[in-house]
Amino acid sequence: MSVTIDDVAKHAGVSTATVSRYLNNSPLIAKKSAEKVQHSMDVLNYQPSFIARSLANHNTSTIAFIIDSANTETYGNDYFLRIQYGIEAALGKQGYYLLIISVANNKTGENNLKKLIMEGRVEGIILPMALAKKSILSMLREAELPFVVIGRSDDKSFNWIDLDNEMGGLLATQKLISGGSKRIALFSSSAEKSFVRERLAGYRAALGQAGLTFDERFIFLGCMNAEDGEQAVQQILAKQLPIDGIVCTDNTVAFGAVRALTNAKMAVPAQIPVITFDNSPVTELSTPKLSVVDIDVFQLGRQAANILLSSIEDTSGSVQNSLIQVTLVPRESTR
Amino acid sequence: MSVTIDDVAKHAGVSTATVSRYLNNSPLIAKKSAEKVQHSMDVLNYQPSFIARSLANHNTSTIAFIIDSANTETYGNDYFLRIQYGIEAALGKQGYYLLIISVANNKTGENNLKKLIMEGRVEGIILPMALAKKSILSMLREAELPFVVIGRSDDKSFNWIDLDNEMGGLLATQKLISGGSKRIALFSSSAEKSFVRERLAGYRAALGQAGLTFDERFIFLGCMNAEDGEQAVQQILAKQLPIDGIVCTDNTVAFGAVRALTNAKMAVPAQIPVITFDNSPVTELSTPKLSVVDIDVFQLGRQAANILLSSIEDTSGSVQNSLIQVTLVPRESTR
DNA sequence: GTGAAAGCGCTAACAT
DNA sequence: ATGTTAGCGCTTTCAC
Repeated sequence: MSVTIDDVAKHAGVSTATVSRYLNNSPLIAKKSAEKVQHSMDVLNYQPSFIARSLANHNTSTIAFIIDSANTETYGNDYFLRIQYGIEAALGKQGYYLLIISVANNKTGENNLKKLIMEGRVEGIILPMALAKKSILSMLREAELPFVVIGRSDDKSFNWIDLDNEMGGLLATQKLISGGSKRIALFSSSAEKSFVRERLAGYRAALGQAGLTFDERFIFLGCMNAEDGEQAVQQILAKQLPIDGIVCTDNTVAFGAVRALTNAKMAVPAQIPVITFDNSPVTELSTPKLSVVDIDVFQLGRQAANILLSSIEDTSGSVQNSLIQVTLVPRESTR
Repeated sequence: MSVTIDDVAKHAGVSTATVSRYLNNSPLIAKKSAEKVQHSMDVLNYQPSFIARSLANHNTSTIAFIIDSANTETYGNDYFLRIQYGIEAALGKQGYYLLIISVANNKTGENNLKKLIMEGRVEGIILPMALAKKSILSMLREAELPFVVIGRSDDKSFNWIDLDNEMGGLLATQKLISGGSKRIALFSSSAEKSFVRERLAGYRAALGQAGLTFDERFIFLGCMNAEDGEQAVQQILAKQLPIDGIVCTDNTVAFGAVRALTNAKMAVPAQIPVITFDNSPVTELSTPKLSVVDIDVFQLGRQAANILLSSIEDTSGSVQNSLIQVTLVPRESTR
């Protein structure tokens, strides 16, 4: 097949042990030998077998990022990719490899995951909260495989990390309040999604802090796209709700809302400021350009990887839970 | 450490060979033994070590997808993710794993790639054309590692696959021509990008087929975003170029163009139809909604993986080059 | 500082 | 049909 450590040893006139020592930067090796080995490696174009190394070492330098194949659309495609890039960036620096697996959130998927966990081919796992069920968690613990979950949880017994969505809701709402808004609507998708509930919680907190009362009628759920945003605005107009500001949790929804407001001759932001989440290209296409709470998903991935790596190194079993900061990016749709 | 094949063999009262045979679905094994082994595996919660298996087997069931870390933004983030999902979908079905590596397009990156190629941890590689340099290709050949390149090339000596961008340019332009357009502008980004050149070639071909003459003045390069699209329209108006149709190669550029036309009281599509590429959410946000040539990037990844898998199985060394079909999605911005 | 040899967990002749 | 045993390519004691 290909050139092995034996070939190198023979060529260099040393034993395989010496070659191995050189490979692993062992301090106790004569300069002469080191040079001979390096030379032979160059001549033979040798590269150690990753697999053989892993077997002898019990170390694969690989971690897996699990993707929920059903939920890839949850936040839009970009969300996962940006997480992944963040993970990759952090891993690459440390010489770790990234294995990607998309599993269905069902029995088959669980079996695939179980296999991965027990096969011993990865040193750690990053997985979405949707997949962090009891059965999976106990498997991971049994296998003593370090892991970090992407998503927020009340359970602080394992590593997790998430965007600070609640803070995001708070910042967005505060921005409108500080601009003078007092009756702020919220356009959002399903409350079944945890990030929606968290942003909603931040919204309520901001209202509370400002002494404003929460009004059920101002909450519009089920807004998934631009059309939904437009319709919500039309409902507001039809019912003559005295809205003077809108927080959206999705860019395209905000885009639709602004369009509908403009068509109805309601000036944005003069009469009704609008703010949304996630600094995507869409925000710049709207007229006026959308103010947003930016969420740093790349950083989310990067941090997740760093937490994982540190819990691979550090076997003390300490647990980390963290929330990635969000930042306000004011543009033209707010005052 | 964890439970091994020996433990299972002992528990079941058979030899490791028998367990191994059971694991590999060998036909020559007694039902009784099979049952005993399965039972012991269940009791002990055994899962074969992937690494040990790979070493004995010379097979890792893993392929790598290389990402050009500099060029992740080339087509926007989505592009790579959708390719990746396509790859994943095809691999998962065949029980292959996906390793993701982003390498810089420089000496360091090349070394990382070399290491990956020679380490023997993957059975094949999918890489972007930008990384398919002579040095890399010869490494891959030397290592006898199957690979497929994403991108079009004149060199047909290796597997490659791409979107049929030329056909896309042709379809887009033909659509406008069939709607009556005769002086069609092209808004595009840099001609250094191969997909731009290909779409341009399709554009020219369509003009030629229709007996229309190519006019240098109608070509606007360097359009990267909505603002650029607007400016290109403004130039057209300022120079009073007799344009009666626009082909864009980017969604946001098209969005800007339509907006500028509308502001200038030029009706889209009545006076100037506009068509663009890639069926992204942005196309639905424009007023009127953008007609597009849809490019099936998921399919691109899927096919790339299938080609790779077949060339892993089939060692005859036959080479495949293919172009993924594009489809016209007419909406409101064309007649 | 270096080499011989056992071992990592599995597969695959070969023998029975 | 099943067991014995020699690898797969590397690391790591242990002895020199």
